[in-house]
Amino acid sequence: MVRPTLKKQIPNLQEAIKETAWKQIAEFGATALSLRAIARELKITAPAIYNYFPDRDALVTALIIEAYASFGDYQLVARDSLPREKMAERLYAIGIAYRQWAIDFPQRYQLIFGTPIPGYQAPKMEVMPTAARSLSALVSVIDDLRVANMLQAENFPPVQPAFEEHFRIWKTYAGDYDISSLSVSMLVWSRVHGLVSLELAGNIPPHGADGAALYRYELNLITKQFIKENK
Amino acid sequence: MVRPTLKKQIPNLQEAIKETAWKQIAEFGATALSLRAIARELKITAPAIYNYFPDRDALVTALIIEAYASFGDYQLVARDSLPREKMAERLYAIGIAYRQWAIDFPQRYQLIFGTPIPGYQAPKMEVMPTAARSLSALVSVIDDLRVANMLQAENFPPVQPAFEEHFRIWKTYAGDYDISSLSVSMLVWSRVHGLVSLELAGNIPPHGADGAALYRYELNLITKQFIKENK
DNA sequence: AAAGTTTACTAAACACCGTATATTTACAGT
DNA sequence: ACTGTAAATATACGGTGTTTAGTAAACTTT
Repeated sequence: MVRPTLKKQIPNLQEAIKETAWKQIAEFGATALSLRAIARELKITAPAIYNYFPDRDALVTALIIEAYASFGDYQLVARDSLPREKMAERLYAIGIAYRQWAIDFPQRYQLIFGTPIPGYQAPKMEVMPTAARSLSALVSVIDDLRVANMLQAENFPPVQPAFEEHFRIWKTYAGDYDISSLSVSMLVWSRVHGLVSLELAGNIPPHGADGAALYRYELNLITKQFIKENK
Repeated sequence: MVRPTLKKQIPNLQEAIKETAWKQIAEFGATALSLRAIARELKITAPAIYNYFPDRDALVTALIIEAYASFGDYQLVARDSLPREKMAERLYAIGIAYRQWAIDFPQRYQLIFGTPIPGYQAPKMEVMPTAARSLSALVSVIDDLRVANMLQAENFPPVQPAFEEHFRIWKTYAGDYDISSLSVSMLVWSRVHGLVSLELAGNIPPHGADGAALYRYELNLITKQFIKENK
């Protein structure tokens, strides 16, 4: 058999490949991703995948983009579960959603922020739109705080001219907010990312607290540090 | 040729294997680590490595332990460059050293905190002593602050009973300090780790600031949040 | 000094991997 | 019916970690 008849072909094989990839990533981890294993499960040969993805890296990129989208959705849903004027509560809810997604899909979090695929380097320009959008919930709430004069953000280091172009593109997708909002978002992001990634790697429990409680504590510290009373 | 005469043998082949591994990690990245490549460079065959390491993972573990040791040393040197009573300055210096090591050896930082080796899972109990020691500089200074009644650490979540054993072992190597010192250290660690790992992954510049400046800003925020005046 | 044992390696093979090339066949358009 | 293209297979190449068997050098014991 060389080419199966249409009836025997898998409809939308491109999607099927991605789905199988996710299934295997969830089961065996992102490091075990293998085109041949995907092909085996779909009962096709490995080179057939090359009709849909030019190489393994292209498949990984597609997966990363999907993951970012789901990640961003989680946070947007959390944000929109509260009215716009409850900014501190929204920030907290986004933070909880951030960790929840990471815990629900640890392999996807690893895929995005770790380097589990040997030799893979994410093509920045391709991934950036969805990556930037995945932080848009956070940035939008921080900017609402700024507009309400409740954002504590003094003396932030300025943008480097060399990165202005990069920065401009990023704003296109994350939202065109004030620089101070973006800077604060960056720090808030780094804090939740730090705690979540240590927890996922198994580094939290030995040091004394359960992950969820310590995380909530950190969220409150973040709130205390970056939100001030409107006066 | 089957067994080379003593004169032709590489003296301390175990060390030579690790050195070659580091060289290749520095050059091609941790994901590209390959027993066969190491063997090629040393002009031996790949299975010969199995005389010194039971499998690839054992070699990786040995490398991780070496990396942790070097990482810890950097921070201890930074701490000890200042007198013990200058606690805030010591904390700042350790923070700078933390990032500096990561920037000097990005591949090693990835090796420790990322998951660059397919299928590799660090054996916690084996790695913990050196891993714990790599944070001992930080913990000791935080505890000095606590003793001086300058540590802001209210209402931290308690240790979970399930992890008390784990925790006890960890204390053996990181230092037997008060639980509040360890909790604060944990949070400080997660913050610097968050920022450093985002920067290494190339996620800082697009968002507006240069890494070093943003990092110093965050160190100051950490100081502000966890150090209070002795009164 | 001879004999036996252990050590440190090589050679060959296995089962994977991503990927390139050539080939075949099903289908669509003319 | 003929032709061209699309979608798959078959095959092959060079890479990986690892296992097994074999061998010679070096050491230990007698």
